[in-house]
Amino acid sequence: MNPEVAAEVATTQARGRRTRDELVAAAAAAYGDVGFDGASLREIAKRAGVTHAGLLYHFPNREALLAAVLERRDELDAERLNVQLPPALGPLDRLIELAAYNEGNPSIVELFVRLAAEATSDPHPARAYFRNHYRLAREFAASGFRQLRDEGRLRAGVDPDVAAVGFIALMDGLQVQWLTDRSAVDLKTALRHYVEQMLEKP
Amino acid sequence: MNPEVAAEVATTQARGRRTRDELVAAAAAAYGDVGFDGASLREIAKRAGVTHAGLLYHFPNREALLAAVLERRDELDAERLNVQLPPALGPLDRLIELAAYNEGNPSIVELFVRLAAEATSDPHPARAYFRNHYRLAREFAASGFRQLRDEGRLRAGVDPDVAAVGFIALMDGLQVQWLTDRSAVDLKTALRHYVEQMLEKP
DNA sequence: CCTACCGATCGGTAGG
DNA sequence: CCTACCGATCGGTAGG
Repeated sequence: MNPEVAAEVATTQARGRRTRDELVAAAAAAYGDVGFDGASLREIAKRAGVTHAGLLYHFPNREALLAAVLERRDELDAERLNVQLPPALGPLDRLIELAAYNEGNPSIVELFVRLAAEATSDPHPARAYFRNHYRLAREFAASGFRQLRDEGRLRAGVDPDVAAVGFIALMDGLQVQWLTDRSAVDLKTALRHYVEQMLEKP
Repeated sequence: MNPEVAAEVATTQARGRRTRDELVAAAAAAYGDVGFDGASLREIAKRAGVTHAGLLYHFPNREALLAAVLERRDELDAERLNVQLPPALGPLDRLIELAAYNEGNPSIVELFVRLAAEATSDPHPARAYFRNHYRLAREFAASGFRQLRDEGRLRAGVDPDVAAVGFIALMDGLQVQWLTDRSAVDLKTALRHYVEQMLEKP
């Protein structure tokens, strides 16, 4: 292959990757607006500037696109949780900061709330993803409560694992109420209030 | 109208009411399985033993059926919360008992989780219902925390309104995790743990 | 990547 | 309540 042809292949592949990324972003936005069940390939493709057959050139079927969206979301979450926050912050503070960040991005919150609800049905393609996601989230929160216990700050009678299940559930449930009525709920206040009540006074 | 004709009309109306009730129950079950967006009139009608055009004889359109389902759910909830429990129980204990009861009826939990998530999108026909539902639920829980405060049992620094938002959010979030992985969550334990941490030791 | 198509299914209506 | 139909939309495929 001569250099000119090689360069042409490279730019063609780069354009392909860009289209693929745009399709993933468009799908995430569409799932957030109307859910996975409600978002058609035609609607997603139109948002990315291609036909729905063009979408299926990049992803073999509907489920493969969903898998790519969830993968991308995990990448972004990991970046936000581990990289973009001060290293001194504990797990619980990191989760609270993530919730506060999401308050500025309702479409991300909608994406997660809608997909999690749809995935509770048995044969849903995202069910395994969410089971694993919740397991990891609970473990992350539990590590935060264990850390507090080891520092002698946890209130007597508080079980780190039960408190962790509650913390993750609280995040989810607050998001639903917040989406339904933005003025009725303040995510950060409610999450901090929860953590404070799990602590020994001072 | 002679007596025989009157009796005939009465039984015809009774059969109509029975079919209507069966359609509402079938719709509730279908929404629980696949959500409002996923449940077709043909599927709901088949579960009730009529055609989808027969369904539309009883309900003018798709939204009217949804409204009837939500109305019926409120009736059943009110009955369970106010009638079927010991009169001495406070609001929070009543809500915990309701959650425990629902553990035996996953389809009811799915109905609520799926519809609440779908209704977060702006023009959804159930959006107003859920905004009002959450408002009432928060007020009911807040009355429970205020009651505890008046008895001198609430922990210093606990805000009854913030605690109430958290309690309702916790119920919802626990249900999502529980539906996703039944073995990972115990609703009653988590809810009791939450209320206990809002109390002064003894 | 597109045009053009497939069978299937949707909510709703006409007419009885 | 049903039969029979309507226009619209769906996910996916053929062929280029």
